[in-house]
Amino acid sequence: MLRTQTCGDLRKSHLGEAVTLCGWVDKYRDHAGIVFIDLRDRYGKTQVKFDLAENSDIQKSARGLRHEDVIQVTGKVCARPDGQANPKLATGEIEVLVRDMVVLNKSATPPFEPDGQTLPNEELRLTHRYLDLRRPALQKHMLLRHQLAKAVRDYFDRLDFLEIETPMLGRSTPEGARDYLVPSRVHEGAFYALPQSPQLYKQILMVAGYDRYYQIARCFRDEDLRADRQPEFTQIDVEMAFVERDDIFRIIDGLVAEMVRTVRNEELPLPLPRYTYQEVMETYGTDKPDLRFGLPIVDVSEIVRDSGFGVFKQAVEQGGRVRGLCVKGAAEKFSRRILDNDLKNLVGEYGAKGLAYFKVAGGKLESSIAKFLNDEQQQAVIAKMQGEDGDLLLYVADAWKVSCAALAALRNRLGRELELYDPASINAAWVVDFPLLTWNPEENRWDAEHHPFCSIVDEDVQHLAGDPGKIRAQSYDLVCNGYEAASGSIRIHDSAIQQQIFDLLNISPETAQAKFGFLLDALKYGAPPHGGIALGFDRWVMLFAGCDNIRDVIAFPKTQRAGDLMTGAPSQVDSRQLRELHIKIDAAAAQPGKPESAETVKTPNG
RNA sequence: GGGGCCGUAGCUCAAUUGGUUAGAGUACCGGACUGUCGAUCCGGGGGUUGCGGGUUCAAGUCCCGUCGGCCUCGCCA
Repeated sequence: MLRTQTCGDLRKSHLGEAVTLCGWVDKYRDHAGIVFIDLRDRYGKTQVKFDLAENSDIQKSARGLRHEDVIQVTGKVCARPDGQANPKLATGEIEVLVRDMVVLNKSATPPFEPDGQTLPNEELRLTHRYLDLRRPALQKHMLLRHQLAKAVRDYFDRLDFLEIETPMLGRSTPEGARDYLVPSRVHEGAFYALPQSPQLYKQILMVAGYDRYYQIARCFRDEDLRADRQPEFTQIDVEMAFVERDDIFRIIDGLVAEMVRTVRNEELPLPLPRYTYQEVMETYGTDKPDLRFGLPIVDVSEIVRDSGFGVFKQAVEQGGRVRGLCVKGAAEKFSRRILDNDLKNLVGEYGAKGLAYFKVAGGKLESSIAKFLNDEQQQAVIAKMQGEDGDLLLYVADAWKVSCAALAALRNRLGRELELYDPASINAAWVVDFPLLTWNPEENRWDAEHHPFCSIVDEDVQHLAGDPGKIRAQSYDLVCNGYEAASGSIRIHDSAIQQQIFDLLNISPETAQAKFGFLLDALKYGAPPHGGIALGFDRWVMLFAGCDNIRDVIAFPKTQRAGDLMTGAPSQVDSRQLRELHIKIDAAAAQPGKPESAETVKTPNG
């Protein structure tokens, strides 16, 4: 070892010991006769001192040290003089008086300093990710990620789950997300697909008798990115045989509690609450509500349908709804400009044609449109909204789906802006009874809401023939702080029922056989009832880290255009490689200017 | 595919109505200094204002295009 301790280890108890430390030069303070270096590694920082009186040669060379140089120092642990301790450092009571130093590696002037006061833009951070990852904040996230992964493995191990790896090179299946494809050299014109999830493999593992499976699995989806979505991401993938929905809930409740215990040292009250899809859509307008605060959506359609306000009236007449939020004590918190521009534009992004608002004052409604509601209607609205003087009432009058999306977005923004919750808190709950199918008007057919292997609620079998839209799926989401944090279902284990669902989805027996024949075959050979779930691991790390983008908890994330700014991936490849893969590039697509090799990436000092 | 924000020194930012030689802090280089810890003080170098067009007597500023980053709608079974 090149060191005896780390830069986070030394305390007063080490006084007088000879130690050797290695690390990066974090800060240097040169006083000519004495030089202080803050030496940093991932465990902490230690002040090391070069004194002219101690070793003049070393002291002189120490004056040449700069940010991010890597050095090894040997010396004695000394107490700092009275009043010179640094309470900001865990090692702040001591310093190391250096007798000997080796510059292990001189650093070029870094484009930014890992301990800088201001964070450079993300483009630069991603280009020099090795510097970004030296930042204590990101090191904390990587540690958190490791601790959570370990907690997950320990938990499942205790419960007799087996971690089983499934292939990365698989077969492309229809529906779902766009696949990342890998061309085959051996099979001309054929492609593997990287897994969107290990869904089919884990079901087959159930058939194979591995009744408790989990995997921390990498998944790939070639879809557009978001703050909480990366093209490659990590799922905690779980599947169990001989279980019902409640068994899954119990196991996953325990997992979430274990994670909270591990990283927060808190006991999460169990079981986690459960809400139906209908409930949360009515009350929060989304299937992934942020339950850290109230601010429920209230429907006043029946009250205002007969009012003199055309917008409300027509919305209801056309089969839509008039729904709104009662924002407590906020009557004076938003200027007319904010209401008529910012908030109206916000709901407009979700298709809402407008935003109506009232203030509650003197037990009545106040606003430019209050006159269209008579006294009785005003009282009914206030009562239904549970409004009081000083409250602000906001309404979207539109089709059901539009009012859901618009009010959900509005509710999230108000919750955040008005600080209606503790941003560090974790609030998880189950959402159950999703519809099995959604009608696809473009294709004129039913689409699976979850996936085509999802079983249905027993008593809804009656709707299979008549009213498929009413069928509830035995599927469930775990939502946390407004994110979809997990999603799963009880699967179909009967090939005949599976075929019925394929019929509904307009997947012919021939197509089904061609695409998922291996699964249908497997289901014929003694498939146990089974079900499972997958948790978005990156999102959970993000939630526990208290940050709002997934890139900050992934060591080497990709940009919104799915590029890696550090390596320059994706890149063009050698024509020989393409020939071997039997691939010809369309000349128009081969234009330069797309993501390129790392050589074109801007480097410091030219 | 659509909407929005952004791009000026290595970095973080400023630059009046379109107006003179594009500034500051920090980093970097040189010098001073034996108790600092965002060290301090003195001096210095550093600019294709992302890129390409256009308007104008004059463009960092206005217009068009393009590249890149972020947020978002669609998309993500």
